[in-house]
Amino acid sequence: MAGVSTATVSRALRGLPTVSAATRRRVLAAAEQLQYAVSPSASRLAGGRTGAIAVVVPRITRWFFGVVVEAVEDFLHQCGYDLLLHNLGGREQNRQRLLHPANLHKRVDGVMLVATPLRPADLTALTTLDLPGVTVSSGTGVPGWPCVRIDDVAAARIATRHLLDLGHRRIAHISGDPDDELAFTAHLDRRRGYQEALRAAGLWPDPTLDVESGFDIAGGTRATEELLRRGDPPTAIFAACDEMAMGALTALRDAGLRVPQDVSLIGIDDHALSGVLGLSTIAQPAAEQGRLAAEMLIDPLRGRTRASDCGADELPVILPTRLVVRDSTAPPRAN
Amino acid sequence: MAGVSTATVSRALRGLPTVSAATRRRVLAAAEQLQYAVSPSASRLAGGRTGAIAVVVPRITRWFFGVVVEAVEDFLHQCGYDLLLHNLGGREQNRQRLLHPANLHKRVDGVMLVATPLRPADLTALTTLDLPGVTVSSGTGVPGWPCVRIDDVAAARIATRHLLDLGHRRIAHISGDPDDELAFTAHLDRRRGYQEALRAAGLWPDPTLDVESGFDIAGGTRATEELLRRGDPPTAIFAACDEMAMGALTALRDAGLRVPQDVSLIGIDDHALSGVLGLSTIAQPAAEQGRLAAEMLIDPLRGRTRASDCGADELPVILPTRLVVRDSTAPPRAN
DNA sequence: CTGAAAGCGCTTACAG
DNA sequence: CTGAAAGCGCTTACAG
Repeated sequence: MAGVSTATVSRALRGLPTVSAATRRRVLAAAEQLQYAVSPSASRLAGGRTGAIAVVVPRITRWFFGVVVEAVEDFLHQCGYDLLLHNLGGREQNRQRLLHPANLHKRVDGVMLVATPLRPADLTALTTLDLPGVTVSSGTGVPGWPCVRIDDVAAARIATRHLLDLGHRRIAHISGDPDDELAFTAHLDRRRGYQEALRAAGLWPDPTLDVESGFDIAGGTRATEELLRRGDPPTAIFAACDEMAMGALTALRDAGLRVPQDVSLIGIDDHALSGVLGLSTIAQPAAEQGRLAAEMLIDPLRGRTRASDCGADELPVILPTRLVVRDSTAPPRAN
Repeated sequence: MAGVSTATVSRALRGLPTVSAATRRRVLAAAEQLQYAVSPSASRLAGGRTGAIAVVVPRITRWFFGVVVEAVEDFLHQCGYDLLLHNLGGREQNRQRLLHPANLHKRVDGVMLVATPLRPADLTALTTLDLPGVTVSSGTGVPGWPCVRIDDVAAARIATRHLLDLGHRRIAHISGDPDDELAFTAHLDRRRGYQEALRAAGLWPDPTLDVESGFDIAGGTRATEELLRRGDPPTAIFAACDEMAMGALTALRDAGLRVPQDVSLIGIDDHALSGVLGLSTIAQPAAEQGRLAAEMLIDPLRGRTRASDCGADELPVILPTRLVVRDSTAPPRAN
């Protein structure tokens, strides 16, 4: 030791204000010299906080989730929190395991659920756990948890409207996420926006132009192949996300259809590669959603009252999207 | 309680063999009924193991690292380990913080370093920490840690050879990673392979055809723009990774050059979107590298002796790569 | 501003 | 196969 009790060492190392400057200096010096590092398990046990946050994503390899996690990781580590990553990987079993109270209880100080579908049973489990949390891009909110997201219905409406404005009338939609056995809300909302835009233009959504598949590249390819198999191809396709649009690109090329001359194509995201591919899209701020959600989760934990605590803030925070027109959308060919 | 001591509960819950079946049944039933979950901090403190692994990647948003992390996460959770994610994000400061003994000591049972550059000082720090670890895709190994990787020199040689075989002679190379202030070995090895292939064909590597930039999409664009600015464009480009190749695609298109008619292009990775883009590449098994590394890290922790412990296994495990020819490479135009 | 004491909730030898 | 006891290494009221 450097002449003080362990209690004082503990206080000095954590920077509590109730330590004299001289003492703190001595403690820090001794710690430095002894290469002393506190045992996280011990301080967690004694202190009651774990200093860790669980972050749950469907698939870390998809653009949106990678960007969200990157932003969250950065903020969390800046605040001194560890990030426990959970990748659902499309397995219902993983979701179960993770959401089981034993895996969250006393293990983390908070939870971030990104686009994670929740059943009523999961909701009550989470609620009785009484753990702080936040959801991102999630339809079913958790009572008492803030939520950050975009307006998926509006984004889809704008994408579809863009195609309508160009003069398209036969507009297909590809979407769906069999990765989740449960309803994944983003794609349901996006379909709704698509249908609303069509109806607003006096069109009737045609079920044969609406194909479900995986919410990723391969899914986009499969959905588009199915679409083309149905005959009488659409003049435009609205894909529920950019990765599906990219998959569509392959299928269209293989079918000998050119984009945008034969078929226009638009997605949602503004994926890092959408520019390279010249893909028109609705850009959504992924990093900002992650960062903001992390902040809303952490701030209260650090004792900072968020303004929202003063009132009812069951309202989700909606971040803006933006139409980005590139080379994949054009007026339909005059027949 | 269900009639037994806490010691027995502990043993029953962990499935130790020294508990009678009847007792175990009673304990499990009681735990179930009480919604009892052990406190991880307490068992860590008492037991000395944390049940967590730190995984360090340069950028989770890049294809390779996302796929590696996904595979690692899956394996780790199957083994009951938590995964603490560290994303360096190109900040030297993050590397420092993470590698500081205090942030690893007693916090995790093991470390996986993916493509993380290490200075001599870092090496000694890690060695004195005496923590089990494994490196993936890393040039500078850590003494005593296994390493999983591909042969970057060979991969680059094969890519370059493919271009040479097609008849190209003016073959450029784009590479580099300013994200890392330290030498990031993969790109150095890949340059070496490129140069070796040229020399083996009797060609002299031309420095004006070798441009460094970021190891990502934007870097590929910048490097290619710089290349074209130098005049007398090459007939082929070997990009150090697919993401750089994708960036190159944009620059070439903007310059009015067609791929492969005017310029052939090949990368390394077999990125999820390389197929969509018709990009020729050298495929590397990313998930397998992650999974295998996780296994090599975890198996000894669970008391399983790996065969390699019996001998000196300072040799890295090299996984195979494979040339994938798509539409971005073709013979040069006859002038 | 600092110290003594209790306690966080487990696991681990040690007996039996 | 099971229990009593000690201890893991901190933090937290409680005094002073």
